[in-house]
Amino acid sequence: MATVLQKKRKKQILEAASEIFAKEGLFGAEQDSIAKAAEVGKGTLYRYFENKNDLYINTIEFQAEKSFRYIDSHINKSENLDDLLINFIEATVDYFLKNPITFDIIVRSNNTMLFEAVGVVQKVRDKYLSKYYLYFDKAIEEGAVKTFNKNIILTMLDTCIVSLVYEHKSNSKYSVREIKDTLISIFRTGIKK
Amino acid sequence: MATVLQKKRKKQILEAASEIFAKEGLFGAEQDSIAKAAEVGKGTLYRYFENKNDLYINTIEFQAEKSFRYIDSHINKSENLDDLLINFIEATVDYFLKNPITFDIIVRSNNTMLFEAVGVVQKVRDKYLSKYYLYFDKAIEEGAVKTFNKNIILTMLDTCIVSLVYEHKSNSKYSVREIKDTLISIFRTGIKK
Amino acid sequence: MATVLQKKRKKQILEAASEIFAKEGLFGAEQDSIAKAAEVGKGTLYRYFENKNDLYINTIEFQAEKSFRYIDSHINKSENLDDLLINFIEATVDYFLKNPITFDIIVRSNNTMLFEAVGVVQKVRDKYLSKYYLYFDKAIEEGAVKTFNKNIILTMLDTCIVSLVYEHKSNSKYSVREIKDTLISIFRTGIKK
Amino acid sequence: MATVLQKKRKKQILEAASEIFAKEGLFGAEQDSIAKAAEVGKGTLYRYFENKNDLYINTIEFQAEKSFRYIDSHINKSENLDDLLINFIEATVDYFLKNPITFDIIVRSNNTMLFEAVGVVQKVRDKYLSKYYLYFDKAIEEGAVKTFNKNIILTMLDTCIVSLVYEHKSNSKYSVREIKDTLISIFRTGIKK
DNA sequence: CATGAATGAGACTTCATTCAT
DNA sequence: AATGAATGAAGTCTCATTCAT
Repeated sequence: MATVLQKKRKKQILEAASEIFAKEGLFGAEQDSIAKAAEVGKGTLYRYFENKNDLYINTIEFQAEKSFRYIDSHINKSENLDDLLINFIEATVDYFLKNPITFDIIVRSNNTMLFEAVGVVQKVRDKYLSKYYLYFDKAIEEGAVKTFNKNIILTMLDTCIVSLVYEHKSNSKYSVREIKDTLISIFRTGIKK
Repeated sequence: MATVLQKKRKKQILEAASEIFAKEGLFGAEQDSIAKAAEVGKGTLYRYFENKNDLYINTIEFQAEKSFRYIDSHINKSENLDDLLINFIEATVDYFLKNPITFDIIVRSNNTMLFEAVGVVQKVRDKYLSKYYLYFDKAIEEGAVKTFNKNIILTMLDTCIVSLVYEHKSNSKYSVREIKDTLISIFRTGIKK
Repeated sequence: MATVLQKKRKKQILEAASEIFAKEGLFGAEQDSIAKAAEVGKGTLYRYFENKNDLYINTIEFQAEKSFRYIDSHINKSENLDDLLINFIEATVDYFLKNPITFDIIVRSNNTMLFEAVGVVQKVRDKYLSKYYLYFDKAIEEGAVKTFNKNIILTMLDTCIVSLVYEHKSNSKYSVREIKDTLISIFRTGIKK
Repeated sequence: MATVLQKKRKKQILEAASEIFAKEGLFGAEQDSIAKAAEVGKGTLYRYFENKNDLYINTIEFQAEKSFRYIDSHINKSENLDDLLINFIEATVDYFLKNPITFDIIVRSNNTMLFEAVGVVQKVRDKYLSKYYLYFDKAIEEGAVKTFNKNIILTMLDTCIVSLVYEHKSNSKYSVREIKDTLISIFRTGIKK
């Protein structure tokens, strides 16, 4: 029970919702506008999603899916942790810059105190990227890197990418190249020369 | 135009607003609840702050002031960049853990996408911490560290601290010590051994 | 965009609003009460009318339409200015007495000092009665009456009718017959015998 | 118990209230603005007048007193009804034009559904002008004019003057001379040549 | 007696959700 | 199944009045 038409309509709604939520945030977005943008009746929104929150969560998931699918396809040739780090930073920054809507949705997803909103991104990330977590374990085993909790490193990496891209977009004080290079350099060898 | 009594009452309101905003966020918080919590009439809120947004911005500023004043007092004995980095991380993490309300306000301010909200924290940070920015310049001059844009580093540092404290609080997967050590280690020498 | 049902509901609202505005005036009337009286949700008011002011203006227009339609149908057999004058006074006074709500709305509209409110009655009056203005011109041409600015005369007539009906209603010092006769007599030949 | 200072202050308030009520009406005027304009504290308003309504009524009375005092002094030389009529129209129109605040207060006094507001003007009028009502009786006795209810004529006269001055002020379609002449002519001999 | 800060009822309006068509 | 008109709870803000200083 999910005809082709229904799937199409669901995507239609998520696409429209992405745009509105990205621009207005969870609270600013109106169901009215989303329905209009999706070219469906307001009631239809409620047939596909329980309520506004549910639509919001699904929108985040929808965008996260798209971005991690892209990132996955760009890092899967990485040969070691070093390589992976560089490819991940490059791919993520690039994707965010090419897909401002995805980016805004991700940035805003932290805003709301909806715990599900935070969780859903992590869930999708794990779905697509957990296979790469092994690179870490291997590098630690091999003694190439310090013995870190890899989740901490990943959180740091994520958060740094997002906030630097945000700063780059709001006030173009730093170039994309500068951001990427700094990220790579810090995470590899820190500030020390 | 700001008698002692008025100052006291303003603080009273900001204290109450902090708690409510921290718990509910800008949109979830109701002026009614804030008034009740502050033990003043709803109209009084509007005598002291133009509207809800204005109260929100002032609440953020109020909390930022408190936190940077603390941090300043704990890092001002730092002798060099290395020292400063360690002291800053220690002081900031400690303050956030001891002051969950401040922390929640700051976290939310980062994500509200309210331009004033972001700006106000930066303004206060600069007010208290800009004197330390020299440590960076000196260390670069002396060749002790790589030639980085210090603003990028600071943004990374800030954002990492906030998100790790956040993770620590939501699911106690990492100890405080672990967080601090990882932060210090990564920023000093990266993941490489 | 105005189905039969919608037209009906709009009339329903205007009918209820007339009653409330007549009794309470623009400022005294509450949207809540109007909604309740119209047996619609408060939100529905805002679907049909932009805001309270807009509803007020439309209520005045609605009542003006009704009254001038009636008056028009009672004066259209008039053969000359004299006849018209008598018929107009008779019809207008009668209508106001039979429709106290219309009357109160019109009285208030004159005094609201809301420019739109005054304008709307004049607009409707012109729509229904402008064809009779010719009677004036003809009578002047024929030398039957003095050379007056007919707008001044009409303003005087209007205003006298309204205030005499008002006085009649607040303190029944004068009978309806007395009012009508005096109006007719004064406007035809003045106080002089 | 009404010292000179208190009388002065009361007048001060009424003067300021006149201006504000004339501009904003009963509902638009704020006690705050009136207090500021009167250069007294808001609380003082309540020492001199029970509440806003009471202040409003007193303001109307204050202005009515001034205007009828003026009119009285300009019509008291009238030798007969004809003379009185002309002098009254001339004086009233002139006073209204020279005192826009009084005029606006009087116009607005009908707006509110405060019955006291209407009554107070009539009370003051009677106080100053009732002595002239005899002119009417005499003229009727002498057979110079028709047998009318003089109150009806006075109401008509009042209301016509006010609305024509209003029209003159809002859109200068008719000159003052034209208004006065038409009023005099209609009330004396009607529209008939 | 004067002040103006504080109060809080109550006004308008919005918008997520429901439901008749 | 889809629509969008209707709903009404809930939100922000205003302002007449009170009252401590």
